[in-house]
Amino acid sequence: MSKYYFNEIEAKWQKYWDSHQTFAATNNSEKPKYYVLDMFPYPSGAGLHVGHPLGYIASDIYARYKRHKGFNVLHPQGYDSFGLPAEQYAIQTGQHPADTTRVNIEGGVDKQGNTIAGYRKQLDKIGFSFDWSREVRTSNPAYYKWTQWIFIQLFESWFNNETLKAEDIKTLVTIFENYGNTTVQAVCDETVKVFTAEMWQAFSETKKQEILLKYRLTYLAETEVNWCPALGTVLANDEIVNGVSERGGHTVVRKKMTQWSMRISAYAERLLQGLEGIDWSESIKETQRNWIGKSVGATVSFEVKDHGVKIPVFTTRPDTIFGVSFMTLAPEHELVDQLTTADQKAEVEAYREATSKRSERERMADVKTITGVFTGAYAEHPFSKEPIPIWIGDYVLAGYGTGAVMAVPCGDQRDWDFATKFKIPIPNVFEGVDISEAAHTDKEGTVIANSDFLNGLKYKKALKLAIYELEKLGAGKGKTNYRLRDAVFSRQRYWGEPFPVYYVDGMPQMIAKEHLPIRLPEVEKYLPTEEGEPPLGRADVWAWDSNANAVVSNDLIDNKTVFPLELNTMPGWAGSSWYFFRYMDSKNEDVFASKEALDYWKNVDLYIGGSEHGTGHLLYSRFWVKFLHDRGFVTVDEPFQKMINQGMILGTSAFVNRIEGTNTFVSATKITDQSIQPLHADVSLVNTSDELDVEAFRNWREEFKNAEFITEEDGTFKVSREVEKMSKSKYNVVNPDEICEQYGADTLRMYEMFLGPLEQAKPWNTAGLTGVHSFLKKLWKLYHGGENESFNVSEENGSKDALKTLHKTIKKVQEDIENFSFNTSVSTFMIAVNELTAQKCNSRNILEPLAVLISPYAPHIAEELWSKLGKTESIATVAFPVFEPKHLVESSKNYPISFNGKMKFTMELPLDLSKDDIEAAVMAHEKTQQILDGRTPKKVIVVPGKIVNIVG
RNA sequence: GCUGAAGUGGUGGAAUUGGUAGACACGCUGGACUUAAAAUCCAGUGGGCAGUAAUGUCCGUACGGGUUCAAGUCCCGUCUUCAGUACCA
Repeated sequence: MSKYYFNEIEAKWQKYWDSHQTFAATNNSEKPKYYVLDMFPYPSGAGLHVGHPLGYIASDIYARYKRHKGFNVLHPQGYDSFGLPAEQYAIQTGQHPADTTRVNIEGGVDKQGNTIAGYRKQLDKIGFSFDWSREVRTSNPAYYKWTQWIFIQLFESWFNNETLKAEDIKTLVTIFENYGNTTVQAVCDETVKVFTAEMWQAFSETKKQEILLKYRLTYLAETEVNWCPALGTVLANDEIVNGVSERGGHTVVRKKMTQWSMRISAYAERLLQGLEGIDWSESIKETQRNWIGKSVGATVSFEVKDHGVKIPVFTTRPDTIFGVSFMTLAPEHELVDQLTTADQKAEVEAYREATSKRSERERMADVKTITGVFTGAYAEHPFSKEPIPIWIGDYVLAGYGTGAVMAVPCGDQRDWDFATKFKIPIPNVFEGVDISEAAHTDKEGTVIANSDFLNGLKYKKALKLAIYELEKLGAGKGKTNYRLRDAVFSRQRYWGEPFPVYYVDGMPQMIAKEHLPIRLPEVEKYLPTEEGEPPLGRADVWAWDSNANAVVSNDLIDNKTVFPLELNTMPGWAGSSWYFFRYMDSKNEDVFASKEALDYWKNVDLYIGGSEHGTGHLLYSRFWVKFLHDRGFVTVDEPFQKMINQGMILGTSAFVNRIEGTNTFVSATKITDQSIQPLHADVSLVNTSDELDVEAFRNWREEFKNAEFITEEDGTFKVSREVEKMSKSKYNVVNPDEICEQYGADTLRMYEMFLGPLEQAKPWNTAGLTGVHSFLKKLWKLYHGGENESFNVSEENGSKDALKTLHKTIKKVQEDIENFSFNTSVSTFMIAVNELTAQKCNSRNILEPLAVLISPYAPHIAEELWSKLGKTESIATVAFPVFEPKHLVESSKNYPISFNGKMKFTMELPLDLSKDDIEAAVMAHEKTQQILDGRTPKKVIVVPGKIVNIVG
């Protein structure tokens, strides 16, 4: 037994880790804690490709490193197992999503006869140090019991704007009983009317509940939602990209529906502020800042002449209030009908009709066309009392601010364009600025003019004074506006968490905690009902018996003791917004995680995942954590202290080039001027030299059976290559299982890291694997220099050179891991092994620490070598080697000698030489004299220990 | 348009504070071993020019300037690519 039999070694240690529970974390330990988390996967039927484990490998290296550094490491894994693909598959095949999900995770054969490896087996093959004893699946009732519980907590809470915290709804009821809602600073719907304590006490129970619903952090309300007819469900803002659904690219329309919403907007400011204290990439923070979209300014109310109504607007530039020459309302604005004069009615109606037909997408794509119509009505300027014409225009969005703007054409380009198009005057309120060609949007350094009491003031002072005067007049006040909208929380789907909600007289009632979970009912079909109700409308046993506290048959509904249950389910992000807490205590049946576990593990120290969740998962998780914090359930205020976003691994697609209109294929280098059509060929049919296995290709598809091939001279057929996203449809998917089979998991792990910087997108190229693989073989050989390549380690201490190699490797690898620069450590290991091989080093005092150094990257081979070194315990928690600088101390330096900044030759000189001595030695060198060729240098720069530069 | 990241050999990439550009690999070329292939090992490999060769020499980090004894690295401007975002008042 001498060769590097990676298959045997890897299977052996994976079994060992599993049976010894090597990576199980304990919830109490003398060691400091460290929590390393991956974004958990959605277990799709397609399985893993080599792009998926990239982040997991990086986090695994870090987790293993931290164990070597003496930390109690929590490194769990689980599945985000509710979601659309399983449901779509269920609709197509009739299989229960729970069954297909289980097969996708655990492996097996599905009802279609497809063999599925299963995520768990695929992950296990790569040798991750996950603590699987804490696994969670969001679709397990034991898990979603707590998702339902958190929903109830949100329902039972309101947001106090004075303390900027969520509080128990009971405290709000007490306030209402004593003071009504006249004094309380609470986040609520704008439709809430003022009431006194007496009025509150006189309200019916239903009325009270109706009012409270407008204050709760999750609430049921008729809102305008994004309805996707193709998916048959509503979507949240972050699930829509460019006006179409993120999944499938289907059209999305606006529709009024009664839906559950999350009052995330209450947390806008705290979500913004919280970004300051966390270590995330600037780009992701910026994405969140943009999404929250804070803008500071003022609301100004414009009185409409002869109507007795006011139009509130939001503006960031109250300093330009004297530049207002018109107002624009969104076409959907609720006052439009009321304000439009008889003369303008026809035109306004036609315009509204036309804009409502334009899809969201058209409106966005077509920014340049300026459209609008005059309503015939006039508002009054709050200061000058001048009449201001009121227009409608679709550049004003109903969903932002108040859906109306005060137009200042001299200071806003869109207003300027609108005014120019419709020949509306453009009064100039800036001193010495030309606005004949474009609006003047700069704030700094601009002085206000033609503006009564604001004349001569700069932006900041004018802003403050304008707000002050508006407030004095009662026509406006300072206001901060956020773009962030409340998140719709209902989905008309089957495969999601059911709400723990039933309805009494149309009012939602929460089911008590003791009766959770409310399990998904069985249905025949996973489609909406004929009446357009969500799939749960098909369930026969979906009613709540409030006496028996049980889900019972719909036949029993009497609306006295048995009531209908909610038919919607929760969105995909519900379960993923808190899963990181469940790992801390995943089996607890009494609480979502015990106080002890929460206090010990606190939050995630390192989170690794893709950046595509910037406005979804990462924002919702922060919101839920802040909420749980406010209500005293957790001590932390942010879920993820540090985050790294791994880049995508791209596929290298292979194309066979077919001559247009024929069944003849041309090898890539033989293409001349034929018009050719490149077709994707499966990358598994192509070897690393870009040669196609022609026979396999013929058999791949019926249509290629009789294809002709114009080959190279040597009879091979070359494909052309292109880098694209890795995807099944492009036939460029590389399966990690095959790599593990052929080269081993350690090779896969190191190669994925070797590809390039973790955060960068980079193409996969299977050919490069052999470099890393032969490195591992060389590493193996270093320990097997005995007869017949037997294991042979000497007890004699390593040479000075070997110690130097070892310690510079320790230093570099430690720095690299801490900087998440894993690609450079792989080359450092290669250099170390090359050097030690050249030195013929086989000393225990070098090879032992070397095995520990490499174990985070290539844990299987490290364990095997460690046991061969005579150790009986796993290498996993052995202390990381300590860097000793003394081994790197040099007595001399090979100085680069440059002339005018260009290196010409090098010269070995002792490091303790003085500047003058170095200069003298260099000048005395024959090459120096040769290069100078008799000239006298103007200057000689000597940087001891670095460089010598001769100028002249 | 705005925001963020990035442009280095045939390819992936290295150069952490300005100090020997191209580490480490892949690929390619030549050689050793072999009946042969695979595997393994050795040597070479940024480009141009000169030379049998050792070597010499010039050019080179997207482009154009600048600072400096010295710039892939710092400053100013331009271009390109990728990602996110978009009529946000």
